[in-house]
Amino acid sequence: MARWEPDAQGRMIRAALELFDERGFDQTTAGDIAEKAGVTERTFFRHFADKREVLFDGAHTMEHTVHDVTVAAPAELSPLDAALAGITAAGELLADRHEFSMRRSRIVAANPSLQERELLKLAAMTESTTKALHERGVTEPVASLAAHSAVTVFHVAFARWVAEEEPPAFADCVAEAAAALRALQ
Amino acid sequence: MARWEPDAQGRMIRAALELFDERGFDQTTAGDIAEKAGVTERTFFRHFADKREVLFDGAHTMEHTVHDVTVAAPAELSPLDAALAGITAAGELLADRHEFSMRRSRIVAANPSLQERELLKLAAMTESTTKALHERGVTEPVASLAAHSAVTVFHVAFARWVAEEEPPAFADCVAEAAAALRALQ
DNA sequence: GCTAGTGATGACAGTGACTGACATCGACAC
DNA sequence: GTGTCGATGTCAGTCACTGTCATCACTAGC
Repeated sequence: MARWEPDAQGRMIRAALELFDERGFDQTTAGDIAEKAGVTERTFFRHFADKREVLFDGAHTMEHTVHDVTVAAPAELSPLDAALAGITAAGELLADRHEFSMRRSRIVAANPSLQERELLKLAAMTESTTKALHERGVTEPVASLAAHSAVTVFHVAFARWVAEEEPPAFADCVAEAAAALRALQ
Repeated sequence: MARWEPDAQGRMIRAALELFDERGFDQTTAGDIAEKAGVTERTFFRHFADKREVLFDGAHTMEHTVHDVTVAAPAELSPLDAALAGITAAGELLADRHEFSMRRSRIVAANPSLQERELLKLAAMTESTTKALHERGVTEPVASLAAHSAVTVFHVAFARWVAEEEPPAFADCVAEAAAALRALQ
């Protein structure tokens, strides 16, 4: 699979994280990352569609998880509860990467173009949640609204989870945000 | 104010819309737009921070409107209702530009990087709504959740409004989406 | 052990988005 | 008329990203 050294992709991700942390995203070129990872710039762009994407490696897995867990949630759950089950499961994929998530969040928070990409990933989660709800037989506009609401809860819960030095259980952050959402009138 | 021909910015916006419509966003260079508008590429980038921004000219005004109307909403309104008043007012800024909004939406829908930018503008609306709710004395996490929910309603309502050849009243689209949101359990 | 096939990588040239620096123009104040 | 100022033009440069083709390491089949 790999050519000389194994795990080129992992090396590039780690190199990028360090460089972005040190100098910032804009002050780091794709060539810098590649060099630090021991590959060429061209190889970097074979692994990542663009420079930002190197920070969003797990997004695809999370989308799948959200979808599958939402579809498989107990039939008696409301659309919103099914979707919340999905986003909770997705969040727990990060459980053992709290340190990494904090660093990553700090980098993203410092750069608008990275925030943009993060929003796109959240939108993709919304999409896949909506699709899952459709598969549960939920119709529009309830499916979209429940999906948006669940991802909103994810967004708020994640921000809380990542802000604490000692990570609380992700599910607790979700429960808290979800309760506040339901209390809205 | 303007140099030779007046309204350089307006000319660039119109030129961009036409070119994006004809050939697509990726097949149009900043130089193409500038040339069609009778200016240089450098001037284009003095007016717009990047190529995408030419499609998001009114966003700043909408942010301000959301904020101001939310702050000024009757004190007895719930956080969510105050926020909904804000996003309704923002949506009505588009009332007389339905044709333009439809074209623009079609262009955005065809290009992921434009969708990304649109999400950033929606996030900015969420921010300014949250800020407005804070000024109303609403605390976290209710402020964020109400703001997110209101912008979700905006998102869904706008999609509906822009999809119809004969534009319904924007406020009606909002009311419909808001009712569905509240019905969620 | 040799060889052909395959997938990842390197090398290199090219396009286009964006930026900085400086010259220039046009309107307006005086 | 002259000076000031903001908007524009000009030009060179960096960097993100892409297409193309050669090359390398590993594997399967012999």
